[in-house]
Amino acid sequence: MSKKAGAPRTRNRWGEGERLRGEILAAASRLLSGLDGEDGLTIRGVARAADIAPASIYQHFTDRAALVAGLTDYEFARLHTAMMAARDRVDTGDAAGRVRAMLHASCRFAMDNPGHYRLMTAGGPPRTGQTGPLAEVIDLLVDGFAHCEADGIALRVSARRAAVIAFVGAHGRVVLFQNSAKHADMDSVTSFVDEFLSLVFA
Amino acid sequence: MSKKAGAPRTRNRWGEGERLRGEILAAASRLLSGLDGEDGLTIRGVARAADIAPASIYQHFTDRAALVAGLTDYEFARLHTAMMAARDRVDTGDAAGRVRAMLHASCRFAMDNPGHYRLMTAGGPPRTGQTGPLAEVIDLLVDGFAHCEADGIALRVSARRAAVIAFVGAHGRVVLFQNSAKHADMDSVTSFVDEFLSLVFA
DNA sequence: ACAGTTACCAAACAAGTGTTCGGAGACTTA
DNA sequence: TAAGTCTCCGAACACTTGTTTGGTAACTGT
Repeated sequence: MSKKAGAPRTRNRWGEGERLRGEILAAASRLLSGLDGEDGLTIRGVARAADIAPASIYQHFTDRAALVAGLTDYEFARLHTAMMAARDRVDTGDAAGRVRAMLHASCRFAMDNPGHYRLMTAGGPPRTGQTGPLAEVIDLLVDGFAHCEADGIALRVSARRAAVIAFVGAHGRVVLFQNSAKHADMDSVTSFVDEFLSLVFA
Repeated sequence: MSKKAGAPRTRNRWGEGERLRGEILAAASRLLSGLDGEDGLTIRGVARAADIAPASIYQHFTDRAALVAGLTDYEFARLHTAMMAARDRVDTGDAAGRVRAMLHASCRFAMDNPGHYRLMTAGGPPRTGQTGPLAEVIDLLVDGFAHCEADGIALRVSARRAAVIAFVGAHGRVVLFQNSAKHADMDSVTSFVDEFLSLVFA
């Protein structure tokens, strides 16, 4: 943990420059899990967590803002893969079940990583438009609902609308009511999501 | 604006100690509207906005945390009154319209005050439980939906469930998709809310 | 062996932070 | 008039922050 003690840190070799970038993001992500929240997300804090010098970060990120932006993408990628993984664990024939699995996975992610989630939704105008990482996540749900319709499951609104409603509802629930207990409330969230889905399906 | 120039600030008189507290909160609220977001919410920044000395804040708030907590309550009170005002502008006979008005008002509040809204939802465990300012806002909607049921308007879920779903959905929409344009997108948000409500009503 | 490139870091800089302390001015009471 | 109280402020303390500069060690190609 300490920089003075510990092993003399295997320095990155020639041509491995990109490696530290990943380590920095991982360390920042780890840091965001701490109790400090996003306040602890400082250059020096990240450097401390990654066990490197603060100056080293500037070789991979021009700014603190660039670091935060990079971390946001990093977290959205994590969410994206978590949702796809959950979807792929459900049989292809069960289109509704696949959507359900994706929503549950996204809720689990939000509950397990409240700090990360706040960071993701904090992104300014340029990141939350029609394109961007959030849109990719939504598109995942749109595809899911579209498959439902293709399989003859009627929706009360369009697939895109349903995707936005479901995602927004599921995560609004998590963000607004992030109580003390984290895993204990997971059941109430999933049941909330299920009730939500029952409203969307005809 | 400046402390050096400007009028020599009418100092609070004897016995008017509580007045400055309100001025501080108002200044902090104003500050939160700026582009800095919640980062600009510093003791010194608030003092500058209120045109007082930083030290003066400590007579009304023990901590920076206490200031933030006080501001959170202040903003929730603003949201609460805005929703009630919107509701009371609709005829008592139109129960569904009154709910709709409250939701629209809350969305407008969230869109007009994204910074404030982030602060409100950032509150830790002790503030977002079964009681607290958020619960009071939700209860407002529960009452609204309950009146709908009393007036023979069927719901597809319980009044409490409907309130949480509607509030969470409306605000999730705002928080997740707070694009560049603020007022321009108000129409799309209200239509989203309306579609949302059509799902809740049987 | 030599220069060249890459990857990292120690140290410092200027700026801003929360907070405390000893007053100073305005008012009330006597 | 003099003491007492309330309300506010100037100045300082001890920190932390983002960022830059000038290196040094490891490795490459020649």
